[in-house]
Amino acid sequence: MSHLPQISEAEFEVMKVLWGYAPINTNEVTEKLIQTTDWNPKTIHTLLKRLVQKGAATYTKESRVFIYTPLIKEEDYLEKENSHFLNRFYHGSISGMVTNYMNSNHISDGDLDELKKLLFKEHHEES
Amino acid sequence: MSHLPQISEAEFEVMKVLWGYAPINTNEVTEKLIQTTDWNPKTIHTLLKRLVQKGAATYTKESRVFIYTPLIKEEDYLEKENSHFLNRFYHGSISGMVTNYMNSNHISDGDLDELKKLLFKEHHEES
DNA sequence: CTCCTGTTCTTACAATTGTAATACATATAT
DNA sequence: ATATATGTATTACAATTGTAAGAACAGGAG
Repeated sequence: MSHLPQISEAEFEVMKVLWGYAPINTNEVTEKLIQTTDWNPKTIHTLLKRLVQKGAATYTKESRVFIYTPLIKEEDYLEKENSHFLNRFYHGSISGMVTNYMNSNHISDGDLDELKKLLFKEHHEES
Repeated sequence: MSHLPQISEAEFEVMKVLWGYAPINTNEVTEKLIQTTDWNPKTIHTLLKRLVQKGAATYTKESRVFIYTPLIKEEDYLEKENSHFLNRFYHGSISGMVTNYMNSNHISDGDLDELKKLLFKEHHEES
């Protein structure tokens, strides 16, 4: 928990597959990723290896095949990235971010409804 | 507008100073930044130069001194970073991000109020 | 006119990242 | 036993980034 490893953008795509499907072997990871990226399988292998080096994932050997499992939790990592993003761009303020988003982007009705539901729920829980 | 340059994390700190105080000369930029960072002035000079190379800023010469001005708009850049962040971590969904934030982080009362105000305003404008 | 000092310009260098290619090892088929 | 195929390990290499040091140049002091 204390210090999550630094995961690059490409590596994070690999982590998403691990989070979604672990335990999962090299070939399965590769299959998943070539559907959504244009990466060479060799590239994916490199990324897997780097994730293991960084302590973000581990594997067990099933005879000659490696089976991967993530070592860090998706929600922990997302929390870290959230904080980092908000600190960098909005002094850590989520409302600052949403304000900016609503001003500059066209927020969809779906998102708007979703947000309202969230806030109402929170409101009721708090009162 | 079409393709904003890629700005690194350190470079972005420099851009914030330019956005806040331009036109501003090298020494003034340096002064601002050494208050908030532990960067060597030489480092700041390098960052300024890289920002000019990337087309994110420009300068005029006032005799021997350079006076910098940003070439890209802060809101454009923030919009780009917002999209990038939301796409990477939340399939582009702002409500997904806020949901996650509210679940994993302790959202402050201030932020909560702020968000509610935002949504009510939007709601009224839309109806 | 010359030297000093402050500015800018050039160069440096390691870590990380994207993106693989090539080499090596081993299980399986023959 | 050996060749083949298929996995893994090693190596590569340029771009970007963080982080400066050192060289060069120009304006003001004397």
